[in-house]
Amino acid sequence: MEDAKNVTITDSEWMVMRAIWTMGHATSRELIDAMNELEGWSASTTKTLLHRLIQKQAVAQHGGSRPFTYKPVVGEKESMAAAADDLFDHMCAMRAGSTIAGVIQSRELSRADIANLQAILAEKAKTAPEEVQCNCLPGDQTC
Amino acid sequence: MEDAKNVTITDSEWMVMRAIWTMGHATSRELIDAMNELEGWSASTTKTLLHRLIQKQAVAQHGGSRPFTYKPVVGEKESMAAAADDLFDHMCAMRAGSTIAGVIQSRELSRADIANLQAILAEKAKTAPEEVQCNCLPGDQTC
DNA sequence: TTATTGTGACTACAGTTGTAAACTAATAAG
DNA sequence: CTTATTAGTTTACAACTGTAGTCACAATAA
Repeated sequence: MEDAKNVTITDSEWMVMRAIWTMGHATSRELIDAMNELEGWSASTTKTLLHRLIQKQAVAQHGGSRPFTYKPVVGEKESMAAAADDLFDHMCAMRAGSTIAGVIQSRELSRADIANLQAILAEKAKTAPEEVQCNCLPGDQTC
Repeated sequence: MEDAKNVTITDSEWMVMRAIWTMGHATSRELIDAMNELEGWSASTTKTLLHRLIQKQAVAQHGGSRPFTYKPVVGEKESMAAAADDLFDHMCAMRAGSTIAGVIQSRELSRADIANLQAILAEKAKTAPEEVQCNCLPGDQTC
């Protein structure tokens, strides 16, 4: 099967993806306008980004006739999860907890989000280890 | 005052920072060896990265004589928080909750970490809004 | 004091990213 | 049909990254 996953979406591309995800599907005109308003980008810039996203198979062109429609191929949730995992993979495992704490504190979360997180944590508490090891260097250290 | 903050640390540089943070301070030899073992990098690569980190003022050279000692200028916690914030800033605010949920599920957390997160959530629940708005496009949408 | 070596500084170079102009092909207007 | 307009494709180009070689100088051994 084709491997449409696993491609890195850059920061600017991410902006375009957000628009496409939110709109569900869009024409290049709609995207160009949105990106111009949001980021002040020229039409060319949005076109280029859209193109790169198509090459990366993060977005697909639909409708045979000329004003094509663009739709996301990769899901927003999955992409965000991948990006977040990628970030935490580069950090010391020992520090993940406090980093997550910081994120939670600085973000707006709905009641439902919070309830969900609480449920997950309650479950996770059952099997949580006393300590998490630092994995920054070969050999056990504590950073 | 000098602005030592606010510089972007790239992925490879991050690896070096992790080593320095964990060691507390290190000579280039120690770092070169660690990076060689961890990532298989040549000595030159580590030297270059170290240099770039010095230029970015993320690391400082200490001790006047030749085998210098390198120490972190930016803290690990702050850097991680900045990186995480940066990531979430590029995502739809509406999706932050589920992304955090994914991260929590996929990471190892200590009992203390979990207790801390629970405390933060309990506090946050008091003032949590019913809904978080999507901030991907101008004008309210729901993505 | 000179030869050797470890360490730091400078140079290199291809690939990626951000940003956009120019060109071409399709469609709509006259 | 010819022209003007729009949408899509190619090309551009500087800055940044990942990766590493080479050069110069300080420290040490002979």
